[in-house]
Amino acid sequence: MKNYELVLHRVEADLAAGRLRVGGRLPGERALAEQLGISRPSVREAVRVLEAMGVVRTATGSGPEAGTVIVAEPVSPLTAVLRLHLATNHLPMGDVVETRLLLESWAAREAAGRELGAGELKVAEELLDRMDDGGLSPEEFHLLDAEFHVALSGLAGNVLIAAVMASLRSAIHGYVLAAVPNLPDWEATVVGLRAEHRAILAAVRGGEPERASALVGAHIRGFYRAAQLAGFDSGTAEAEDHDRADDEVE
Amino acid sequence: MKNYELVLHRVEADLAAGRLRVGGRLPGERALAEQLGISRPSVREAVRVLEAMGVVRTATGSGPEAGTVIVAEPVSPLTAVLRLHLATNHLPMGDVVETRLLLESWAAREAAGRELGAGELKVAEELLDRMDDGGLSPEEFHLLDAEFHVALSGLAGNVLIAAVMASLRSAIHGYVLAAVPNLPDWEATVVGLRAEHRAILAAVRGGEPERASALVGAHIRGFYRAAQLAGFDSGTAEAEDHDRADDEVE
DNA sequence: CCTACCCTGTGGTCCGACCACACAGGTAGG
DNA sequence: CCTACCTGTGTGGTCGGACCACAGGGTAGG
Repeated sequence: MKNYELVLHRVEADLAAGRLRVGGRLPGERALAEQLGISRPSVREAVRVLEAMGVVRTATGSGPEAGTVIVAEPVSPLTAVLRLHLATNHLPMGDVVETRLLLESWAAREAAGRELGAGELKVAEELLDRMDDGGLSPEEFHLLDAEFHVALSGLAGNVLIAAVMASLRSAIHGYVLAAVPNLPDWEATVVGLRAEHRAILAAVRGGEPERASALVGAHIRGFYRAAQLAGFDSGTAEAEDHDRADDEVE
Repeated sequence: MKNYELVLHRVEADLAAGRLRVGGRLPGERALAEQLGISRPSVREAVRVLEAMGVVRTATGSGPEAGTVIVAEPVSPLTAVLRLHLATNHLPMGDVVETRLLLESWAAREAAGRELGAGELKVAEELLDRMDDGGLSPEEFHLLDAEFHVALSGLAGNVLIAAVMASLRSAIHGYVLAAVPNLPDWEATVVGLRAEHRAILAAVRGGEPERASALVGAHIRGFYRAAQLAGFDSGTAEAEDHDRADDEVE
């Protein structure tokens, strides 16, 4: 058992037992080191891992905002994991797109079947309004696009799926942007995307689960096909010297 | 920009550019520190993060297995993230179960619609055979059960979804086990689960996507209902002083 | 009463050292 | 000649201590 794992287990146990709560603070690194009988560098390695996992946030100085604070931020670690494994080429882009398709079409169906509160759709609508601006660059447009899709997924009311969706979008942001030049006509694409977004939102608002789900599916498939991004008709960036069954379960 | 992030970006860039490949090795910590003009502790923090993300594996000694080698292991980091955020009570168990339901029923549908190779079903079948052993403890049985479900999800051919599934199962393993005493009759439950597993596998083998998907859905729902685990008819362990919309996007 | 300063505690970084480990190659023994 | 040992060397693992930058709060001075 490595020393820094002592800290991880300690923190997880304290969280599960309620001794640590979101918003609370971890003991100082020096104090933690002494409590566990290990050195400060070991504690720091553990804190780094917790930070990377989105469980704590560190800040220098003093006051309530400083120190090592417990947070609950699952999106950034998921994004980081996806990005890194995408970079290793052992995670085919096609699989990511397929996952996105599954999650989003489910979320749209679910959202359309729920009783949505007054302001819940407002965020998504405002995003669409902002996307009507003709002066947006592809990057700006796509950022709003991603936000809209994430917001839509959030309407299904499942924080895990919403977090995974947000991570997927962040992780593939760069790839999508790089594929924009593949589009035959950016302006025409934007016009189409706007209309599709409006239609999706209308189906969700109108309580048409199957229609919402189908529209989302077509919307996503259509874009990836137009951008010739990996996924549906061509191979992906995966290398040829290994197949996709190479990630062993621990 | 913190110093350890220099290492993270360096490694990600090297991976994306192909300068680092799975199976290769990172320079030694001392060498890396000198190359980037930072200290060894900073390098070590970065290596720890990469290790936690499943991108590298460290080992002492010498030889090809020692040192910091690049791997592609997305399951353990996803598991760790889920476990930790489950521990914070900001990730409702019900959402996890709902996600599992979505992914598994999709995977079963997809697997049943694919042309499966000769040995692909063999692993799952052997797991079922081993689960026929009457002397298994609840924990042993559930481990095999989880393996079966993960193997089944793997048949859909999407490494990301398979990894997420494996992570979900690992993360909730403890919770499921703790719920076993809630079952009215363990022996009867086991008999039922065995039959359901066989039926699911038969539907997959027989190429009946909708049937396979429906069976998986019923199988999962049934178990969680019987074990009275969070999810479908009762609230979860989430606290009352916050709703589920509290994870802000970064 | 208000303001400016300094004290204190936090994480961020670094250095240098030592340990445990595992392989490689030399070396002594058969 | 072959085998077994055994020491050398490079790896990560750990440690203690030191200094820095930062931010807040208490305090002395106006």
